[in-house]
Amino acid sequence: MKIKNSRLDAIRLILSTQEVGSQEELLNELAKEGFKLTQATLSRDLHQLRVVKTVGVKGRYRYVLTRPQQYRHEGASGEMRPVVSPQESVGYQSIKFSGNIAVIHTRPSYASTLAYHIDGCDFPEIIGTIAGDDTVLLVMSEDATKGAVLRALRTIIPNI
Amino acid sequence: MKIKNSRLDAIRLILSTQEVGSQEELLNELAKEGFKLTQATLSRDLHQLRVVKTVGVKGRYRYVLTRPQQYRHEGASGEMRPVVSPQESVGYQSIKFSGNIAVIHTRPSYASTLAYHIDGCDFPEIIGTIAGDDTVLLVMSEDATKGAVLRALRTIIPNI
DNA sequence: AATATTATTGCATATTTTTACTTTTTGTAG
DNA sequence: CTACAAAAAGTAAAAATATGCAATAATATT
Repeated sequence: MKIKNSRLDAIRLILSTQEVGSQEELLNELAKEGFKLTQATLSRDLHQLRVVKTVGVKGRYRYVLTRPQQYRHEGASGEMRPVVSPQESVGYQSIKFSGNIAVIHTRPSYASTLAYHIDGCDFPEIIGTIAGDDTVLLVMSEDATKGAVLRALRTIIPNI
Repeated sequence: MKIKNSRLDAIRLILSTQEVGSQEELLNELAKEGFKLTQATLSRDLHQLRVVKTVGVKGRYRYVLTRPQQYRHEGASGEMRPVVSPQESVGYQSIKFSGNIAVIHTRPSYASTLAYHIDGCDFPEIIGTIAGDDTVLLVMSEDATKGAVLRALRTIIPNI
């Protein structure tokens, strides 16, 4: 959906530039940009974007983006691809799962950089990582599936 | 006051060990611990703790702690100071469990010190640790519970 | 192209969360 | 101990948010 995607972008933009305390408010901002939708749809959008309502500086509630949203662009064949610098993914070599643990092999010395990126994304599917020189040990959430973890990692390592 | 503080602690403990999707649910958990309060009060507690409602792994809503709050008290000049000495809190920031693994996040560079302390205690609930820069990966004994591990760790990290 | 499948949305409503107001509890100073 | 002030908690109602269902639009399949 073209409309939905640009609307999600608009939401990201608004939330990262101004303080929004309720969905109603956000709805108004979106209206100014020409987006016409109901609160119900907005609720679903926010759910999908994993936006959270926190407590701002003056004790006011505020909606904020959580994980760093990856900007994407349209690939040659029309599909959407993450925009990731090659440096970030070159190190990756393989991933294997066992129970709630995944082991990622990288090129020598790339492990800690990769782990750093993974940690930074705060994926709910991943509770933490430890890096050696060419190995990242990754602990999955109890209820996460391999698929979910792979999907999360794909935002960092497109060709995983 | 006394009651409120221990209740806030209980909330922190519950939220860091189990998935809670609504205030109603959390209220039940608190009741199990002997805390009797209304949902309105809980809403205020959560606001004060800056707890946020996010979207968990399976798309379900979930309440989570944001930044682990530092315990503070009023200093001589009226400003607020952390109560625990850096040594005591050893950079601790958060702990998460998955299966027989716990992942402890610390401030940068604190992980190995913390792991060293944990290892030194020879807790029967913990068979070993590995530390990165800001992450300690902890392997639990087969028969240890999350609660038992937390209780053990509390001797090192009072405000865990 | 026609049909089946899936995704998106609005509407209405249920659920959840916040808040204004009041009462109770707690701490403090006389 | 009593009175006062401040903090905490309950009550009830408002506000905000989530969701089941049905309609519609987009996408895929034959």
